Amino acid sequence: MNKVDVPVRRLTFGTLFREPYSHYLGWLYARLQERGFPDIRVAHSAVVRTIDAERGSRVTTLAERAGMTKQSMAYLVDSLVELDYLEIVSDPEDKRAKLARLTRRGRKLMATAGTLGAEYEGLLAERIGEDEMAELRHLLTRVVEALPGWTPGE
Amino acid sequence: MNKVDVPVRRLTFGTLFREPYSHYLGWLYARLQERGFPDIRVAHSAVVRTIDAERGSRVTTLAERAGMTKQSMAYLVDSLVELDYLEIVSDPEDKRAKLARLTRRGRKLMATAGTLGAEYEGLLAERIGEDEMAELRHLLTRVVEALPGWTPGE
DNA sequence: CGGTATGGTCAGAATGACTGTCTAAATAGG
DNA sequence: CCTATTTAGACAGTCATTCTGACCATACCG
Repeated sequence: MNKVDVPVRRLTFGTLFREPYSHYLGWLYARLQERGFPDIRVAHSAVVRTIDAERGSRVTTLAERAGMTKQSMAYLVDSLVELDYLEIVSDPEDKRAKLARLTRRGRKLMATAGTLGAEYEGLLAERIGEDEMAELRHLLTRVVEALPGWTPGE
Repeated sequence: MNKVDVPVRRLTFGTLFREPYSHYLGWLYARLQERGFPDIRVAHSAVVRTIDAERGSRVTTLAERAGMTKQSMAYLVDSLVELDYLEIVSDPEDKRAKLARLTRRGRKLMATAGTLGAEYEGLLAERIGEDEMAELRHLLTRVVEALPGWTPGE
């Protein structure tokens, strides 16, 4: 009954979560490179994922959302400013604060990333089937919704 | 129809892959810490995942399997030797080569990690249901099997 | 006003990955 | 047997990403 080359043993859960994610990351950043964003690295996604696309966001807010320190987030924001994806403006509501806001290039990046995500989903659907893909999306969504507050202290 | 607090918008595929994996990692390393392995870090898993548990493996082999350079793998192996999870012995089959082999403590780590993986799967099943869990495992296995050779040059 | 909280910066360190160079051992061809 | 090539690994240096700790400036509250 055993297939030729496919591993027969039960994969660990770590593998089942890690391999798809890591493959997705590799694919996405390779495509971004081809499409005019060669200087974007994986760590930058912590910013792009969490920023308010309209108003911009404070470094402190971004850090909280991404689950990292202000200093680390400030480092990432700095590098994205350097690369012309973000600009810093003063927050009208609080003179201590600054907002990191998407530039034109930053908005292009977000749009491209959105398109690529959908593209990847399509490619995966070709491989495992449309119905399976819908079911996978459904199950993973349930998993994500079930996660918060699970680990004590998270 | 919308639920109270749950995000209504369609989650991106990146999020659906990233969040479960990152939650799993956080949980696993917190449990490892409690169970007597406080010095193990995420990067070490590249070794533990790929090592031959009986014979031990060469650094070069580990690096290939984990998809990283020999130098990076050598760094990780070094630190695991320092922490008494690995020992270095000379390879009887090739006098240039050395084998990194699990110590008693290293084998305990692997056993604990295996148990914890199953434990996590159980906890997740409690949240989303046994049947859903089985289906999720099935679908993710299909995904993992569909991945290799997809990205050109991988 | 004075004290505390908040937003952000600076300095320094640790981790983990990379490239490049080098030695020593093994293997292949003559 | 001898040389040339390959292979396993070590050594040196760099870079990206994250952390801690110390700090400054502004804002808010009694």
